[in-house]
Amino acid sequence: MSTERDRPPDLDPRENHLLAALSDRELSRIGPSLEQVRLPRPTELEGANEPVEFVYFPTSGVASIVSIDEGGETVDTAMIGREGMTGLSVFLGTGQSPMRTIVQVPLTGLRMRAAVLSDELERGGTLRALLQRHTQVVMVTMAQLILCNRIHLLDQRAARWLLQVDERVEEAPFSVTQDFLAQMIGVQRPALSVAMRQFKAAGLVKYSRGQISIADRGGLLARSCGCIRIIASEAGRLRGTLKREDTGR
Amino acid sequence: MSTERDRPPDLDPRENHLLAALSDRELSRIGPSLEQVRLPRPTELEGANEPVEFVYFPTSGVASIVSIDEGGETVDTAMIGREGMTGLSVFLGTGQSPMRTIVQVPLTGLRMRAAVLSDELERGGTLRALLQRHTQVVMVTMAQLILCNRIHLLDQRAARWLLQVDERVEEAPFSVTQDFLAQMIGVQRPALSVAMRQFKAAGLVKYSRGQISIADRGGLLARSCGCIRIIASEAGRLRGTLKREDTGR
DNA sequence: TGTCGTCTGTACTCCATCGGACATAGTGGA
DNA sequence: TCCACTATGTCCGATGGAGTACAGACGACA
Repeated sequence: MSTERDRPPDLDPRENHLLAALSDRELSRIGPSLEQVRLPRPTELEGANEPVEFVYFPTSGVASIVSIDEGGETVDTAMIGREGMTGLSVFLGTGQSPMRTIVQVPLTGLRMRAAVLSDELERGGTLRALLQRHTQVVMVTMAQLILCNRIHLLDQRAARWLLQVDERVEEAPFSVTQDFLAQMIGVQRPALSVAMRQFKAAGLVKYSRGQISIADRGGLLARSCGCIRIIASEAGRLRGTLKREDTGR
Repeated sequence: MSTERDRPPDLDPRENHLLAALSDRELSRIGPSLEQVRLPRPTELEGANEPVEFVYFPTSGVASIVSIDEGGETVDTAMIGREGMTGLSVFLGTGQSPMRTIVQVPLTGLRMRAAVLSDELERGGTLRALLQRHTQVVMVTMAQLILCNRIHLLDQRAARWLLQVDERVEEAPFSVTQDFLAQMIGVQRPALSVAMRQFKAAGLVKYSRGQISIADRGGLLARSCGCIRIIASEAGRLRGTLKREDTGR
């Protein structure tokens, strides 16, 4: 909700991968429209069926697109970190969606008014191509999660989630409670607690009262489902196509 | 795989909602590139990690985007019917994805070479805006399915699936076996068989050996989860924005 | 330093679904 | 007309996870 301004605003826009892929000219054009933010969990970035006011380019931390039930149940559908941008509905021209977007792991980054993004897209620069590919990554992530939520076990999904967050945060212990995590992956907290205790006992993670850090990525990968590899490989492929096709334009 | 040409090609392109929303000029421009097809289940329209050759505009029947496990398990992630188009990765500029797209319910419609679509999109007509909105509908569908697969019960999901197919087929009994349906919604066939028998006993559906017809939409809706309403409402909203914003251009 | 609130561990019952096996019934072809 | 094949019905033990309840433990704050 509130933008904390305690610390000096000193974020490098290029820590966000989308902004980093822009040309100097494009970045300096939109630069003045970018505002630095530092947001705690669980700040709401977009409400369900409400017009998107700002799009966010994270530099560290995780935002998360959340589906909502008629009964009010929520499940995490996609993570957005420094590789991407929140507010895809703005890019898709509709400006809102029935999902919420919230801060899942305390987030730093830059934000921009939705209208400014729309204007920039009208110019048809690199950003459109970047966001097209980002849209595909998000879609692939979602598609894989549909399968994952249906047939993979709780501990596999938990391991995957931890790894995916770890890729997107700057420093070691990141801030998430088990209670919140359980909601995100759509399980009961006690069930998740058991899995986390096992991870801890196996030396894969360390945590205490909402501060988690990964101790053994390889070990977690072994316990995780293959979805993480499928998603990572697609993201990698699309990074490749961007370099080849768009840098030269 | 094979395009059946037994029956005379007499499909009206405007039975597909995307093509119907094009201006006469646009439609007549791409008309010559459209080829009529009639495909049985389970024809593969796109392979995983293979370049998309054709995009399909269904007029009746259902194509389905399917996620695949490292273990080869598959789960249905989104339906594409006469409201949409297969091959969104072409629209997103990447031309392939790690998902498969297959015919789920025997399909009639029109297809077009991926390259032709790309060219048409370069012209920047109505089609781009249409596909942007269609992309959002697919994303919302996927996001909702992530939640649905996680927390809704088998019979609710089965009811939802039947209703969503029914919206997309031309005539009453459509062709799907329980075995195939079970794979699509990611459950064991025996479990699905029980649910189907209950639906049949309650007079909600009729079926025999792969031929299913809905007898009582209201009854099925009552047994279905709310996801179907959330998705339909978003699709309806986006149809609305299209009329307002784009017809006048 | 004590207290309260939040976060985590644990135990237990119940249920949906899994995963496999087998029986039955339509259907098309020989 | 019969056979073979595919689609559907049914059963059953095993199990992951839902739900719920309660206890312990760490930190922040007074």
